[in-house]
Amino acid sequence: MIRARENGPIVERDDSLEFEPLDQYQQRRQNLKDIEALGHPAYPRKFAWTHTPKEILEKYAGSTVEELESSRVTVSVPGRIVALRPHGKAAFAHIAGDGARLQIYVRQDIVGEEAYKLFKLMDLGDFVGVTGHLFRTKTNELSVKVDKLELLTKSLLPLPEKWHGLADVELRYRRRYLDLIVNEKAREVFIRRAQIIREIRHFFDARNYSEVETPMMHPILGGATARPFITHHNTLDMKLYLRIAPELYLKRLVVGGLDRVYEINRNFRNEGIDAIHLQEFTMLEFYQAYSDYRELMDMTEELFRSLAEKICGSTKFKYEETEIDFGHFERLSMRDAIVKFWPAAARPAPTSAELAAAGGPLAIAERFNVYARAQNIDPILNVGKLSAGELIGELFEAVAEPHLVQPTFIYDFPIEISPLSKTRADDPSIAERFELFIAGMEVANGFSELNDPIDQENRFRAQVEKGGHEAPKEVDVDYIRALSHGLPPTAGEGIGIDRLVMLLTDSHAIREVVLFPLLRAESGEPAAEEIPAPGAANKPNSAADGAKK
RNA sequence: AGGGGCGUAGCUCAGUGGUAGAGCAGCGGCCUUUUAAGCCGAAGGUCGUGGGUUCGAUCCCCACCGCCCCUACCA
Repeated sequence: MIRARENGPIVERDDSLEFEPLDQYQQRRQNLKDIEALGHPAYPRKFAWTHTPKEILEKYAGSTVEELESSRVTVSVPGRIVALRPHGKAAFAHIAGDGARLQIYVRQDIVGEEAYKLFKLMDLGDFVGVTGHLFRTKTNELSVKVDKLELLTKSLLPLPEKWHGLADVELRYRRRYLDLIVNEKAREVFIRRAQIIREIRHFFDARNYSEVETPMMHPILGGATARPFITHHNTLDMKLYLRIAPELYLKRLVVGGLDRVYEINRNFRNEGIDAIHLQEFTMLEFYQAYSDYRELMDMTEELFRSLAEKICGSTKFKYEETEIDFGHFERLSMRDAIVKFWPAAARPAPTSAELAAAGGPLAIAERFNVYARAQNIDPILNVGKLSAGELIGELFEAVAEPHLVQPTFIYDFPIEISPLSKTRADDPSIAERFELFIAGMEVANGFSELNDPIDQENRFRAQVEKGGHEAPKEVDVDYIRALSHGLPPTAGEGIGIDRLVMLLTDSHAIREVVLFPLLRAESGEPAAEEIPAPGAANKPNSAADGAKK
């Protein structure tokens, strides 16, 4: 590639990309040329800085006008120009860096005519490095009086409108980089997301867990019920599934003697997309030998409480106008939850004993459906075809789940909907499993792992026989083999990181906490397979996105 | 997938069956303590795309594309 810029004029190519707004893009290209003509590189290599804007604002927040005058503080600070208020031969600007905005004051009589000429060729969005001393303006704003100023990177495209910012949701996701520059809230969400994941790692590392990475492309589907993405490996000529869960691999590791493992990584499910579902999502899964589901509930409570304290500064925080409190976690068995939240208008309310009795769940589901139809609520479909356990699951979702705003563990699930969990010693119809609900969302799912290989094989076979596009197509024989070698009593849990981040950042859509959520290709944008291979004469296609035709 | 909404200047938005408007950004001019700086001036548009109705469509109708919301499956 030709890199002639440093030694001479820009190499002009008539097929290079241009972007909307074209007039502003061309204007900035011209400014760039003029800057280079003045002898300033537009893309220099580094800048020796002493502070970030944020550091200055924090460190000198308390310094008074007099203090800054009597003992001069000289700083060199880099940042992106995000506001510009020129006044002829002087100008105020704000530069952004490290999440803060610092005002700078540039005067021709201080920086000199030459530098001021350069400054006037700078545009909103350019990166600059300034050296000067701190002072306070008439309005007492801590600012840098610039002695020296250099361009650190020329920006060829303008920033979004300064007052409204970037409000279009689609554009915010497609051009997340602009969203991050302009919208404080977006930046904060992702900084917090990083903190949350860091704290989770600390939490588990401190408990002697090992972080592991297991395959994301699986030859056999397993570990959850969900429709997969399917792909193909050319060299091995092999059908592969993007993983829907890491579970079966992680438990193999416990068989292998890694008694405490966790993995934070993506799962992929080829299903619906809405405010709390995406085709790829980040899951924390962890497994602990010689433990059971009750211990995990305690541990989850501890984890969530410490996260809220560290991230939000308190166990209480606001989510969608309600205060969520991680100081207390309710625990209800699934049957008790149905009893507790049974709608008053659907009397008589069932009892726990009735739910446990033969034929009970069916009778109760039918009672619910009478009520639901009268109230014009969605009834439970196909009640006749569902097992008692499935009916209990359906009843729970219909009756109780929407009410679970404060953190609530629902435990003791029907065995039929928990194919990987151990049953209770005193009741083989119930699995030692729980889910944690907060703000109506399921955020965690844990259980005492089924480690009886014969039982597990039977349950796998039953699933395969039952069929359906979400059911596994074949028994994972190697997993049964691993269990046959012996999985110690183990408890395992998955926590949806995206949803947890939603809660702790008061974000009401999962896409708000994912950096580049998938959107449909813009019309006119080349589909993936149409993009020419590198090396081919590849004048880039007319990216619809505003690029020149 | 079904129902509803939206799509107008680079951005945020008005608007009308008779060929289009504001603020901000950009351009030219004035301006050395401003902070949505100010003042003056000029420019900027295939009104999402394609059909149809009409003398005439950005507006009415149909289809398509994209985004958002709700409902159904899923964590």
